[in-house]
Amino acid sequence: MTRTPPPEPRDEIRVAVSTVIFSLRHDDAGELPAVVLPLVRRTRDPHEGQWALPGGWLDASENLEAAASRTLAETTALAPSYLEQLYAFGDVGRSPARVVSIVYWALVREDVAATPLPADENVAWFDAAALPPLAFDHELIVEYALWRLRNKVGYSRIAHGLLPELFTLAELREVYEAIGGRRLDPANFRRQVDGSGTLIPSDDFRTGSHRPARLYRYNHDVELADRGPLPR
Amino acid sequence: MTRTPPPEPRDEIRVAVSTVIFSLRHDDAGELPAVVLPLVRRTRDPHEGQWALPGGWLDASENLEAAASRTLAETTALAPSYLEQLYAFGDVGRSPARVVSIVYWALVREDVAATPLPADENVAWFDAAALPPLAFDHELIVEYALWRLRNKVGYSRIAHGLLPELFTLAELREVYEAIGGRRLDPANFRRQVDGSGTLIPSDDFRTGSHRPARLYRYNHDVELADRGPLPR
DNA sequence: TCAAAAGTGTTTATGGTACACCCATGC
DNA sequence: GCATGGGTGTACCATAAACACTTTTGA
Repeated sequence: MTRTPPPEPRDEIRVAVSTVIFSLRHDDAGELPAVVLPLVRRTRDPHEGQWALPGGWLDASENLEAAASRTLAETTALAPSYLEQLYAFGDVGRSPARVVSIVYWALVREDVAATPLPADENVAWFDAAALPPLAFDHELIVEYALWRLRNKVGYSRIAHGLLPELFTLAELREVYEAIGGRRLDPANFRRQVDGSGTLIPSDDFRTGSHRPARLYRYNHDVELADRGPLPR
Repeated sequence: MTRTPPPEPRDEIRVAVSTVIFSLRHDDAGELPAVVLPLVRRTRDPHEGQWALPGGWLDASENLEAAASRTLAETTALAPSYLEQLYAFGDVGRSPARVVSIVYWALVREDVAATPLPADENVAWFDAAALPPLAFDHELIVEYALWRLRNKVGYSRIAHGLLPELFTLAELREVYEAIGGRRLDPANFRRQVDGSGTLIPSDDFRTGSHRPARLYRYNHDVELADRGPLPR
């Protein structure tokens, strides 16, 4: 890209793509759902046996985002509802070989995440608040992705990426509460979201407990927040 | 980084590092300063003769940020007062060869930027609002970097990266005005910044015109906003 | 003494938060 | 009926914007 001659292939800088995938899991009724993410167990050195982020090598003929989707599908069989580049990690010492990892982060709806993972003991969901030791610098990466998730949910409307097509305001609020780690006032939450024009009320209601709650869908007309410089 | 075998070097994905460097330039007195950035003219194909962002190939033995600093110094002899990773660009078609560019963005103080560039007709400063056609996808990159600059100046305290050690509130305000593209109320600006605790008043004043203005310095105790997941 | 920039005070609008209250349904 | 979550109304508080005003210098 510049005026110096290109490096010979023997420089051996390799490019990998990994993804931090977030979803929610309701375990204890009455409690806030937990933020969970899938990890894969490494079956070879380095760090054999340790848990790591799903990912793989970048193929010379595919774009970065395509590589993230592909490796994510190969290792976890998941299709994300939101995918955004997180950061490029390339410190010299982060792996025995010189690897630059382009890391993405993604959201998966809870009902999608609930479908069983591949019959593979080497893929599993973990509570983001109780992760095992991770390979490479993946703990740092997950920590940063969590920071970004919490940050972005504050100023954008990505929370619906964790919900099905139709959802109640209480369910949407629960997503914000789970990510933010604190309860929100239902009254104020309602006003804020329907003042923002991001939700379209449907004519259906969720019944089953007490007063039925109106179901909403996300208004795709309002632009999702910044997903990077790429054309959308 | 994963369970598939590493690719052979003949895959030929190369990693470059480029930097979008911002500074300010006062041209017309009374007018807002312009946002300017240095470009280098390409001396070889592809895109020979076109202007491009300063950068170079990533060396196998250096970190990404170090490579950004190095290539930036080699091509422009500039030392930035702020440096942060912007985005990884890696689309297949963005260059004849497969190149993944880790792009950084940087701030340079105006007095530093005023020192003459290397005696090289192939490096020059341009007004960000009137750029020539750029090589590769560098126009997209600059556009995104400008968006990030404007965004970040709104919620962080990086503006001082464009100013010398001591500066008046009017000078600091001018930075915000130049980046934001609109005038700000001096009274409200004053209250906002000294309410934030980011400035330390000095005992010196800038004289020369009318009533002298107190000089301030930046308070390095208050943490700069997010520069990424790396330890600082 | 006047122009111009530094710096202060005050009013108003706005958005978030807390919380009291009513509504509709399952049990 | 009554408990519970859905949904509305309203007062309060902090912050931002607008702008009148005073202070201090150079010319």
